[in-house]
Amino acid sequence: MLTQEEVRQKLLEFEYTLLDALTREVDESYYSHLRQLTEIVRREFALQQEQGTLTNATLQLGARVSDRLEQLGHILHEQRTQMQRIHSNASQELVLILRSPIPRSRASGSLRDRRDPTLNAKHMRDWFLRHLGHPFPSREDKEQILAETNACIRDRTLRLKYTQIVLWFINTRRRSGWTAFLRHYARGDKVKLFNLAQAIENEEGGTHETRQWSAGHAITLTPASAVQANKPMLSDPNTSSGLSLQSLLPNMDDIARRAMKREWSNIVDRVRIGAKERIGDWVDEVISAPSTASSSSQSRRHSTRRTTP
DNA sequence: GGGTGGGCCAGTTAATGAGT
DNA sequence: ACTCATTAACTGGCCCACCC
Repeated sequence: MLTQEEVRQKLLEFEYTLLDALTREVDESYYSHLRQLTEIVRREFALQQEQGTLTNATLQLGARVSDRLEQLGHILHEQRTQMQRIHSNASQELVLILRSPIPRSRASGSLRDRRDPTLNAKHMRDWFLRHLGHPFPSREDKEQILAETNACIRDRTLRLKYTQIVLWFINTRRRSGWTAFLRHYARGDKVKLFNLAQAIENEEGGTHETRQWSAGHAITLTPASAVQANKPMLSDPNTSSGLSLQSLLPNMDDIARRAMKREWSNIVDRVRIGAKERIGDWVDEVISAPSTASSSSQSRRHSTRRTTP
């Protein structure tokens, strides 16, 4: 009996196959072949569904995979592309995916095995920069990023897993200085940080392309759900567009505001080029305690952990 | 109210590559 | 050969939502 996570993993695997097919010139025989594979998936899925173990999220994922196939069908019927020889072993692969147990002993592999040299962070970086005011992708966002990233990776063995996306965002928030910025300038208040990001975006002007980042979209949550979900109730896009740093931080002088914008710009650079955790730490160390030498890891070790508000 | 699972975090480990 | 910076991934803890 597969676990919920394994079912999701297998569905995502099949989605990659479909996404891969969508990027190619696919003939109708291959499409019918994929339909057969879909039937296999559907049977497996129904089996799980009978057990009543599938969550809504998994059911939605199943529906999305089904949509992908529909999409593929539309393209084929519209284009009527010429027959193309596809030497795919997708059938065997899918049966393998569906039947073979997922390796559990991650600890048994060396770190060399765990590290993926071809880790393609382009889509993750792009998403992060486009939602810099609140870089917390939902499960669906992460799966979307995962699908887009893996669609670019031909070798199935090198494809990313969901947990790698989760870890990348956690590490990047911390290493880019985003978390430190949140603590320092917004006192841990994610709503305030989002508003600050929007204010900076307003003052910077330009487009996402020229600015290379965006505060992101305003997510409207009800106060209750916002509190329950531990997510900020972000401001209305119509009202937040008029926010200014002056109004948000009336007690901050121009020099401090410029320093803050510089730090924000540094975060953008670190995400864009690659987070450099220790560079930020060095700067902090030089600024805060130029006479005392302490390792960055020590400073992290002694930094305050998340505390109950 | 207690148990459970998911998401996030800080702290940490360890492989790797670049520099000396 | 050694040191050091980088970074993927692990560990343990906290918080919250959900279920019974």
